[in-house]
Amino acid sequence: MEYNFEEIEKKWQEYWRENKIYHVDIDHNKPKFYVLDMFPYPSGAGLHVGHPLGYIASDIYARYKRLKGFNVLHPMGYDAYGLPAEQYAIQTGTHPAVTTEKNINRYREQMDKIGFCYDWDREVRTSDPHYYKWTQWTFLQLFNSFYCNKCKKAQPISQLVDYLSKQGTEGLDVACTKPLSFTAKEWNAMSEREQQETLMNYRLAYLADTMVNWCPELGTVLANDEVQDGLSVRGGFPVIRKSMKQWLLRITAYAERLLQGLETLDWTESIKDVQRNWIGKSMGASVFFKVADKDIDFEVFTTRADTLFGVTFMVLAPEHEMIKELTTAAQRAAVEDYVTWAKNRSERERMSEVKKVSGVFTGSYAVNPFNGTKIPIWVSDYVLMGYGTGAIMAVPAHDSRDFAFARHFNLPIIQVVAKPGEEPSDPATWTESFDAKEGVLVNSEFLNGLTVKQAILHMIEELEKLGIGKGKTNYRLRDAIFSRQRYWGEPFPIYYKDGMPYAMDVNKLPLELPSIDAYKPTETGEPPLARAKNWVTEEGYPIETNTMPGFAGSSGYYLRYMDPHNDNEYFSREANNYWQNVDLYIGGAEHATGHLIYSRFWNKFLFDLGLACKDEPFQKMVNQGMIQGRSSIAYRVNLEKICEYAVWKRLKENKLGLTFVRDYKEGRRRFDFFCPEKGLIIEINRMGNLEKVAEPWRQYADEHGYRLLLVPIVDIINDFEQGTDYVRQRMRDFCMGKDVPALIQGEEYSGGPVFVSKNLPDIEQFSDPMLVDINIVHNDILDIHAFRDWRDDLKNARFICEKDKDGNKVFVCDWLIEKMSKSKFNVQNPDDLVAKYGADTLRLYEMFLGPLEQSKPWDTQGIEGTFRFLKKFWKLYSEISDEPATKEEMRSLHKLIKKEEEDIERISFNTVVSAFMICVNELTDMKCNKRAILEPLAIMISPYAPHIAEELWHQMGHNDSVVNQRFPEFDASNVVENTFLYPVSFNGKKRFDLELPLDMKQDDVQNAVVNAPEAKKWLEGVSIRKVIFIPKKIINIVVG
RNA sequence: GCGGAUGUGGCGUAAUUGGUAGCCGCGCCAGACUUAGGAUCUGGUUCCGUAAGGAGUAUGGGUUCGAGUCCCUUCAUCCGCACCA
Repeated sequence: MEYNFEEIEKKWQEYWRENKIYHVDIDHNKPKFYVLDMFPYPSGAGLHVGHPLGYIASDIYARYKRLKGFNVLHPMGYDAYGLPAEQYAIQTGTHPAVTTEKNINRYREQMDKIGFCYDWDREVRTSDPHYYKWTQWTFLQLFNSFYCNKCKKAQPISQLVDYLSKQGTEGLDVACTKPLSFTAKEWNAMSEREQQETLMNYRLAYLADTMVNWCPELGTVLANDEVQDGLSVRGGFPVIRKSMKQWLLRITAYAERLLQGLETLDWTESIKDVQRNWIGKSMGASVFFKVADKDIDFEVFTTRADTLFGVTFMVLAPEHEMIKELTTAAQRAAVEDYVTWAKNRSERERMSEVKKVSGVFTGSYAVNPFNGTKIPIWVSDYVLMGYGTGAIMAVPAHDSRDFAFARHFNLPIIQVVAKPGEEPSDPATWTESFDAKEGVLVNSEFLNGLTVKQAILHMIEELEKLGIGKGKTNYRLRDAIFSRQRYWGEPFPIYYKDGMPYAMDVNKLPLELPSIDAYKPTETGEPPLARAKNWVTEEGYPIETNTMPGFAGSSGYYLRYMDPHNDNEYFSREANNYWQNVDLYIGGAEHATGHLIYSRFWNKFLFDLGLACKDEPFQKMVNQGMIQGRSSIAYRVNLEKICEYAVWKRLKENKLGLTFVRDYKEGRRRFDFFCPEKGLIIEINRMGNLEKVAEPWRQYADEHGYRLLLVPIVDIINDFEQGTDYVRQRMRDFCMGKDVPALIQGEEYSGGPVFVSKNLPDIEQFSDPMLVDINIVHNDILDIHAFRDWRDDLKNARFICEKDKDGNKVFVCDWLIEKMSKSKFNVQNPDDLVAKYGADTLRLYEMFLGPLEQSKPWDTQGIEGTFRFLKKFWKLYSEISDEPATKEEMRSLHKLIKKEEEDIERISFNTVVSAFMICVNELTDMKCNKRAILEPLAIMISPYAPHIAEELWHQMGHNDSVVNQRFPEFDASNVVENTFLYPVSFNGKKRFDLELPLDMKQDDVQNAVVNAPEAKKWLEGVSIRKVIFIPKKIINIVVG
């Protein structure tokens, strides 16, 4: 019987669906295992072969764990809110829900064909009111919470209100936007509005004026991770900085926990590093400097308190609020000019001009608290308002940016750290700063002689003693902007009373997204929701018109999967206690600073509320690599270039007995080819052009006594294609002085574009690469007919072919590894491959390609190999025998059991596929058809190729699903051997193999080796110095 | 600039703790069967050499009986971050 994958796959996909084979429920008799794929956004383009890579890996893992006796939660759903559907809505008026639904159906169809074991009963969509009810609910909890730094967790805001009314801010240690100070009396005297405003300083979801990334083209603000190089990640539109009232999440309150939590996670170091970097913890000191002759001071943050004696100037960010106060009358105009200029620069300009030094002196001086030195205070945009205090103490000797600034404005430089064991030198001679993290302090009074580390600690002590500074930790992480001026997102359950936001009642949730007439901002620039009719509460208060960002819905989705249909709570305690958190999370590394940080934050908050039982959502994570495309390239001939080149090749080799010069210039004229000796001009061009110039050129030639030959490119091309010699003959005659007409009128070249095969010599000189659809290229050979049909302009394409080994004319394409994308015509669609080879082949091949985490190109040919393997595998099962298996057969099987177990556990799927191939090759060679081998083998391959496994399982007489079987037990006794084929090396170089019993003693081994006939040659004339014998590994004889 | 990762045949890769470098597959070569092959099967395939043999895991060095693997150097490619004080 043939391996009919089409029929088999359809049959079993239906069987699994009808029998709900992949449905899971809480089962306290089994250990749980939670395998999750990163939430996909269903884009209109559908899946290409890169997308299912991670899904196949997680599917294999889930199926394997199930065979191992785990109760496996393996759900899938959709991150259904997103910009593309909304952009499309703006352009076409189609409701984004319609577009999204369509895309989801397409995704689902594609996924179903691959045979995943998702429990689709648990599907969630972020745009479903039953789902976003809980997104809104969580937002309200955030709104009604603050973060207590002492107990290191979120607490209800009512607790804070209580505290403030009793003690004011006295002794308060909570996360806030800026430290406030008031008494209980003052608090109690505040109006409700004032109190609400004050609470915004503490809420975990709060409304504030902030500098945001405003994207005018998209009409919305973007989060930091949605902006790259000053452009929006989606769409690539310019982004500017703008101050707006926005909702924010106080993720910074969790900075330390987000950082510490990384230590407990089984993630790659590189992702952890990206997150550490993003959180950007730095420990240093805040120091207050007095301003000379004024009764004010200002605060700087530094990680290098030890270098305080090396401070020669101060720098404030252009946005710093004390600039006005500090600017002297004489400097006012200059400072104002500079600040205006700096503020108006776009993010992009700033980023591209990082190296340019600019700044202005305020006219004021700070005072060094230890030696009274007056230090000039400058303003420069190399200091950022958003980090630390927006002011720095500059130590040019030991900071490269300060150094550049000091050199540019001729400010003094004082060395305060010397390299260990070296004397200080004159900084005037330096070409760069010495950014010393290690060294010994000099020129620093009481710090002299201390190491950098000691000096930092000592200085902080001194600062604290004087009450002008203290040790401080700073984070780079910013609060997450949570408002989007968009339609397609979760509405905020917030209404406004007296312009102050209030939380809606929880039992009003979900607050459903209203329908509107158009999806763009209003004429007055308000968000699209402002178009909604009656967008007010029952009491008539206006409802918030912003919507939530993409990461709102995707931050807690893994929890909802545990109990997806619960309308009374986010998820039940029972479900959460059973499923806990994700054991294996598979997805791309590109979410490192977005989703993966937001959802950790979201989870920690829910943990604080007592909802989530685990502090971290994703225990182990694997980031799959990208599948790159392999683009095909046809070289398109530049007609004039190639014809000139072809002629030049003949001329320069002097084959016509004359010396020609290429591109010869005479006065204002330029000849393609010129022979000064005989005054011959050869010009090559299109017929039309030649006709135009023929007359004046003829005159010119006559005047100078030259002879002229005008060669139309059409003639040369005809020679190429038809293998004729017309042009060559004409040139020869011309050179030999025969009477050749300068121009023979003829047809203009009217053929289509000309392409030239890859391996023809020198094609880089006269052709330009053009990307070709990979579907019309097989094994780098272009299908010429399909190519001509591909596009209208190629209908008349001509080809200069090369010959293959059999002498057939073929057109060979070049190739290039790059991103898989529609525009590069290199997209492999999984549907096509499933149709051609079946899902099992696709699954195996995607895994076989290489390590999951590595990026690798998609080789369109390679899939044949796994297809052949499955056919070979299928053949093993043609007649099943109940005879007992032989020792060799058992060995082969158990080798595979061990390999598969070990390799799946370490996420090495490619090597397992390879092990399957080895085993099947061995069994085929042994002509094995034993049930005792083939039954366990079918179970073992089922995670990888579930359809063929299920079919063969049933063919062997079973009525239950292969999915519900147990993975075979490895029995080491099947693989023990009593002899070993030792590689015998002399001086570390392997010379021959020798089979020896495993229990042989070293002396006997040595004897056996020395007496082996092959050894003789290597022992002649030398003596044995040493024998290295490692049982079951190697024998190495050291001779000399 | 800082941080991370990766460099092995024509290509994707393998070599779990230092122990036979190149498993498995693609491609290629030869053969078989075929009216035919982008079908199937068999054999071969790191490079140089007829062979014996030699060289060989980006580069140069080191440790070791033995290094793709450990240490140092340099180079290349990719990714992330970037006036972060």
